Amino acid sequence: MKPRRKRSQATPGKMDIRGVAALARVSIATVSRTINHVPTVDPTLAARVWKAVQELNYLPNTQARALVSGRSRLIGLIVSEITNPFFPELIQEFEQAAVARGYEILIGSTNYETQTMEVCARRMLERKVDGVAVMTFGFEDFFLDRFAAENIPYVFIDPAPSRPLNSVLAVNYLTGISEGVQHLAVLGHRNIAFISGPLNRRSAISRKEAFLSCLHSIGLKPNPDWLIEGDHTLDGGRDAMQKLLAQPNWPTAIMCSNDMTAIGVQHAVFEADLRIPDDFSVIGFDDIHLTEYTIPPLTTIRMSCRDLAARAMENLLSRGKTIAGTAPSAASAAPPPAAPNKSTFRPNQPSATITTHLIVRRTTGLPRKALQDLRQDPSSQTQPQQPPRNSRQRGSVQE
Amino acid sequence: MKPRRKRSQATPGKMDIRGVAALARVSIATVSRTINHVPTVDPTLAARVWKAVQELNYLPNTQARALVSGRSRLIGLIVSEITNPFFPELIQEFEQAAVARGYEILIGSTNYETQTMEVCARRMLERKVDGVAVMTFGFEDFFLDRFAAENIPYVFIDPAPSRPLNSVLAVNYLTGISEGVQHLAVLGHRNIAFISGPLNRRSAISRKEAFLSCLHSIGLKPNPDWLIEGDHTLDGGRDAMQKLLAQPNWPTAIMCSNDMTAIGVQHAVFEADLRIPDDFSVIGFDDIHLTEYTIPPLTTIRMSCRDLAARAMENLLSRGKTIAGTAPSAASAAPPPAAPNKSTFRPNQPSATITTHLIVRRTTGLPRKALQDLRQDPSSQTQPQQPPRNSRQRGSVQE
DNA sequence: CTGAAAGCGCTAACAA
DNA sequence: TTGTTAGCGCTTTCAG
Repeated sequence: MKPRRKRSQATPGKMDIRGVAALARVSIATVSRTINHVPTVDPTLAARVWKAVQELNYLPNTQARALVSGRSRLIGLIVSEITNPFFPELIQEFEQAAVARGYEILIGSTNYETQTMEVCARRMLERKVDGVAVMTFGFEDFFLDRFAAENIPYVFIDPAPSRPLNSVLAVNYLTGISEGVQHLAVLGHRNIAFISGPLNRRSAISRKEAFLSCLHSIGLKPNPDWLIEGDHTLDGGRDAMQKLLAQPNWPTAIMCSNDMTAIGVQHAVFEADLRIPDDFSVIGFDDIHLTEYTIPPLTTIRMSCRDLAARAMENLLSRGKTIAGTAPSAASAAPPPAAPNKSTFRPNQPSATITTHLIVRRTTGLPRKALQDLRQDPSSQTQPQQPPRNSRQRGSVQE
Repeated sequence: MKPRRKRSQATPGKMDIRGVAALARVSIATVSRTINHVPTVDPTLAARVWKAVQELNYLPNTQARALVSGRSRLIGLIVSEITNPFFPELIQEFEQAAVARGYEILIGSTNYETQTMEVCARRMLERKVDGVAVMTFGFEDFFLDRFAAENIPYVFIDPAPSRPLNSVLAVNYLTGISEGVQHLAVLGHRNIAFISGPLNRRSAISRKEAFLSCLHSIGLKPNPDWLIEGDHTLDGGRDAMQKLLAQPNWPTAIMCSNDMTAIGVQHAVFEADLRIPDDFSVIGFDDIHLTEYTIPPLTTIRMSCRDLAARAMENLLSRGKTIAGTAPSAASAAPPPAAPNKSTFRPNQPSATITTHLIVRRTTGLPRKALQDLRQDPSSQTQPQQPPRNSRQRGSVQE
């Protein structure tokens, strides 16, 4: 039976390890060792190999490597909605961290749909990712189990770990939210609403609970009518605010479960011809870059996505098959670029905690009533225009 | 020499094609044919195979498939800055299109740096992507050539094709920009500024040139001081507007090379205590979702990223090795899910043209001067409040 | 229509 | 230290 094709027919443009070996007059094993930075290679031979690599413009075939080594050098990254600017910022960090270590990231968006989650999980499994970072809430435990079953390390965000500790990225919502609530309280707000994320899953509730507990701790009790469920989107924020505006009693401040919601709120307030922060103070969550640019710039709670990404990658890689495998630095065809950067992270890191902090910008201020009081108390003098409520004339109406 | 490990040691949880074959009492070849939907498989055997697949929860190993077939089912997607919301919207479309056809996408952001472009190109090459969509301007021709050399289909955006036609996605900027300029002209604007993208590369100039040519065609000549170079970011837009504001003469309208720039402009105007559209009309470009939510909502030029993504994928896949390869639908372990969806796109599609259109929202209006004229001409009657200019009282100044 | 077997390009035992 | 060689899991001839 004749072989399908003679091995390594010197096909131009499709250089493989054999071609390099031939040109360098060494065995393919030596080539492999060289490009993998195995230290026991004779420098003379190594030099010849690198020369051949450059000359032939050789790039190792990742598929083959993955097949034999069992490690794909692919990290899965599951987010809820890539369209929410928080995630691109996160993805950017992931990309950098991954590429720096010779990995690629595989992105999957769940769009909050169980069906899509399943597809994402399957994709990750099929591509044999070396680890998965689940950066969204409400990812069904069931799918997490599948990763566990395949022995794929995963990390996910959870305020109340129900899982192996080393796979949890704990986010300390409380700090930031409590700073936010106190900030509002100090300004004089007593009527604070909260627009949550999608509440259909267990963990999406945590920011809301953090809010409730902060409220309680400063002696305020929540008005159930002011606890609105949003969905972390612009539209959701706008709709939620419209619901609030439709009620007979209005809060004076609104905390939002994320920045997109807050931007939606700003829009709704603008459409209603009301003003921020005069009529309502609003606070977001995430501190996406855009918040510096909203009108007015949004007061929000910062959660460092750089930290999040770094911690997640660190955690994943430190638990991977790396220990038994090759050096973390890929061959890539970069000659001897300083020493391979191994072991820069700790062995079996437990859960990391990401903290959150309030960033005050310009959507928070004194509540209207306080402003009026300020004006009325000092002894009731004539109030020239009694302006505040609804009195503002907009320049030119353009509809 | 003893083999490293007996083949298929019935390792639980790590099911391979052999396991399926054993359970189904057929050869691995039959399993392969079945899951690849080769039509000549005996239905009885096929049924047994699918049953085994389900029972074992078998997922074909993508790496192995890729290695032997030479096709990775990976599509590269190169963008400039994932942090610009236009791209996530684009990526979302790509992800859907890719996954639907059994592909994954590999994302690379160049951040406009040549160095990073090189890394991106290398990553794509190493992972042996089946095609690359270059959705950013200024990607060096040099790297494009490498793809060509490796016989990897690529598409990129270019208004003036300097490359094989079938790899160009032509975007018709002129339509949208001309609609924008005319819209402004009709409103009475004669002094129109343009904030471009980064001009350091050939093709980034095209939107600007489109603008210039539109200006010319309605008999206006550009003021060089009002042609500012931005960089397609929020910060860049703000800075550019500040430069404009520092000049002795102000334009009455500003067109921006993308939406982020326009949002930066809105911010700068806000900071300067001026108003849009009263003091300046502004028009963006891209029509990202966010533009509906800016304050006020941004008039912009829509370029359908859904179209862009669809066209790019279509183009890439139709040119790929698919023709000689297997059916486009992956095995994935989906039994007989209706007929495999083959040949839904045309064979060797030439360049596609994406059109652009003006979306009028609320950042464009009459220029100040026109407003004043309106008021003064009709016969100078008492003007009760002379409201427009700066007259609007802002609720409370919050600095 | 089915099964046996030859590799895809590479890594990792093992032998030398 | 270096070379030889056996597969990684799969697709695809080719012979039955």
